[in-house]
Amino acid sequence: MATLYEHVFDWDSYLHFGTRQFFKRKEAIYSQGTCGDGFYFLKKGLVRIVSVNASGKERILNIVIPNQLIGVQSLDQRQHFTTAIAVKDSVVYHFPCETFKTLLKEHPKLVPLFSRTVIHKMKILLDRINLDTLTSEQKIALLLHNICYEFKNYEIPISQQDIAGCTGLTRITVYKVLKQWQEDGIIEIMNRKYYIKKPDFLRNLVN
Amino acid sequence: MATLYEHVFDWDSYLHFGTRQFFKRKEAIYSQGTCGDGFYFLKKGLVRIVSVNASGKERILNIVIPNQLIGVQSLDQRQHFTTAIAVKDSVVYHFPCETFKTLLKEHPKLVPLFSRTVIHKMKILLDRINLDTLTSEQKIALLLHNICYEFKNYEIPISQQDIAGCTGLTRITVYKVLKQWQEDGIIEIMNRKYYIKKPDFLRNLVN
DNA sequence: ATGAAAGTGTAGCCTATTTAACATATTTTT
DNA sequence: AAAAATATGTTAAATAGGCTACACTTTCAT
Repeated sequence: MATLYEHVFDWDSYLHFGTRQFFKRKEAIYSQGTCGDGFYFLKKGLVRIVSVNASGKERILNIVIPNQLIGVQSLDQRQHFTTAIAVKDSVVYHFPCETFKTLLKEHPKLVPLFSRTVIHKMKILLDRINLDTLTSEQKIALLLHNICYEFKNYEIPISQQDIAGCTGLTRITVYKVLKQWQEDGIIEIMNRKYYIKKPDFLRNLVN
Repeated sequence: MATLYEHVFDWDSYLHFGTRQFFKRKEAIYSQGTCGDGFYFLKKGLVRIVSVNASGKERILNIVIPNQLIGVQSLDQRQHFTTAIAVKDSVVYHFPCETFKTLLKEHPKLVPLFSRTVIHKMKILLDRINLDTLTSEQKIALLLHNICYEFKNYEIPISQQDIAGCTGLTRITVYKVLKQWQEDGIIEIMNRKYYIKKPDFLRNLVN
């Protein structure tokens, strides 16, 4: 789920230690199950983090906007347990394990920066867990609300299917809720784009 | 959820840098919303990590057994976003931020150890997220299976209500499934303790 | 430019869970 | 040892959300 990013993590001064890489839309930056080496910093673009569970169902875990780390889970060179796919053409900086270890030694300030970033990721995952105690209306409300906050406007840049993938609901349920909200004037649908008219309604739903 | 701990994290040689603390059963080690300083290492006992979402519902996130870190989320001295409660009388070692920073400088080997531990925590959270694409039977099966694996026997040390709290199901649903399994001879219920008779059945359910 | 692929609109049925309600059993507190 | 607080057993009713099915649009690839 796209979640509120309160803090910007200032990695800029360390970027030149990493390797710059370009990924085209729909290209995978890394894939679940493959072994990783280190992590990536998203400089530009948009990346979707998904995870496939044992029964083969896919869930969107997070939509990452620039200035965030991705793939931290394989810092220890184990298997990635998620897949990262570029939603737009993206620019990332790759930091292999060894590079990062050296960096840490020379720049102790990186330690708190890194741990803050990782902890933030944990918070995102936790938010996802709490999501499933909510009703479907609440799930969607929370999601849209967060997305707006994050992208800083009231235009929703993701599709019905994405909302389904993010919340774990079916597309049909998402459609039903959205349609109801449209009738109630809470959102406006114009050629398949959604605009939030009454953000307060969403906020109240979630509390 | 109680999740499989494949690796033991060897913190023993660093414990004497932390402060030993004792917690009685039902006592909180830290509470959601309060500000934390550093993290804890669970030496002895059993700790339950819970999280309360916006609508006030409580979820059990994890049952921590000894030799694990807890409360890592407030390494950066921000608010805890979970609560840790001792299920049995427990012994923990507390590492405040400053202590840990100093430690890191002097013992660079701690960096990979620490990040492995944290990444492992993320994996646990992710497993929890994937849990909710499953049917209720599968959820319970996975939970029981993991608990057995972890505690290394086929006696289930948690209550129906705990199972409900862990899976996000209602107690009634849990009761129904358990009753059905009892009739099918998959588990045995003896004065409110559950014993798994056919572990393979559970394993197959989850795949 | 055109066919294929992906996304959306909509209806109806169906069942797995939730909610509510209450009795009973067990554990904890004083 | 009694009272209070928790946990469990059980049923019945209400419903939310899932699955199926299909027509229609829009977007993408070549």
